[in-house]
Amino acid sequence: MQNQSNNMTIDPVNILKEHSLKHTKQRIRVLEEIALDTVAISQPELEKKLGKEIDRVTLYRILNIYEDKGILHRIMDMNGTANYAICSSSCSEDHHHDEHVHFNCTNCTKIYCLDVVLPQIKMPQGFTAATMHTTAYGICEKCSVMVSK
Amino acid sequence: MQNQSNNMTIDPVNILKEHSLKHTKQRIRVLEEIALDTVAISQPELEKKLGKEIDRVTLYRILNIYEDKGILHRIMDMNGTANYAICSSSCSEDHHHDEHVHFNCTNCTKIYCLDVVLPQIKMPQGFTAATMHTTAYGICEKCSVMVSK
DNA sequence: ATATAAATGCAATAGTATTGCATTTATGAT
DNA sequence: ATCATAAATGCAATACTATTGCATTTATAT
Ligand SMILES: [Mn+2]
Ligand SMILES: [Mn+2]
Ligand SMILES: [Zn+2]
Ligand SMILES: [Zn+2]
Repeated sequence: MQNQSNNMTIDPVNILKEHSLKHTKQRIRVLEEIALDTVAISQPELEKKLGKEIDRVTLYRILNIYEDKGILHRIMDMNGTANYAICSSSCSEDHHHDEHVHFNCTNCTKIYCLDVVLPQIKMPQGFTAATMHTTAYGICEKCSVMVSK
Repeated sequence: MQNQSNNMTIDPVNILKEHSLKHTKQRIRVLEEIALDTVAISQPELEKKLGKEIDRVTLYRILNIYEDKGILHRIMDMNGTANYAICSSSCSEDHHHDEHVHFNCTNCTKIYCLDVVLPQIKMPQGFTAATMHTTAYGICEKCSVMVSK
């Protein structure tokens, strides 16, 4: 198991407390939903699942505040849609530390957070990189099994 | 000069011929505009510059066909908006070969194509990567000069 | 229990991108 | 040079993603 496993001990209420956020049922539901799967989930998917319980705008606001606070990190896919995954515990309001590689399956479109850190890359003279984002595109574990059948 | 320099010998009509595309004034204008600068240009910027001469929809269609044909490559920025740059000469309809690193300035938002190739990264068991996209975020050459003044 | 600030829901609006169809244009054949 | 044809364009409509303003509801501290 090389890709990041889901944190089974995720406790939405506690996360909200730690970041001094009011714990509303909407905020708790979003965290519950995202914690369900090990792969990142897109805003459209979240809206499909939660749209009956939570207003679109509220969902956007919750996702934004979770990103700001370092609770979730956002991964853009090839189509420019936002995907979200739980941050590593070291992320804070000031700075994210999610410098792992992502894998975007071109078959099922799922985005995996891999336990692979990016090697240091030397920037040209004058360019100062603060963060790097790397996404690999290809066929994921599950899809390659399906194809081979 | 570490970042990729603009190809001064760019000839829109010839590029269209090479890809057996009809050479319309709209298609030529798009190539001319993108060839003007060494940094990638976003769809909104292109629309601002060409919106009077070219219909929005036509612009989208031209950008899509240029990407399909391997004439341009598309780089998504943090906000999910498309940016375009001329492809290396080895790109074709079947496959892009633009595996260089991009630099997205968080100050001026410009996206640079760097002459930096991505080191090979080992994927976890079961995951097969066909392509990799890497973007560094930070302060670019020009902006760091400005800040230091 | 109550006051207060914050979060939510709803309507409106903005930004990005695609589809359908009538009209125009580029290109090859005559 | 003219014409026929398929392709490209422009325009209207539509879809999808995201944000803003404001009235109402809710969480939390007192
Ligand atoms: Mn991740
Ligand atoms: Mn590039
Ligand atoms: Zn897959
Ligand atoms: Zn800059």
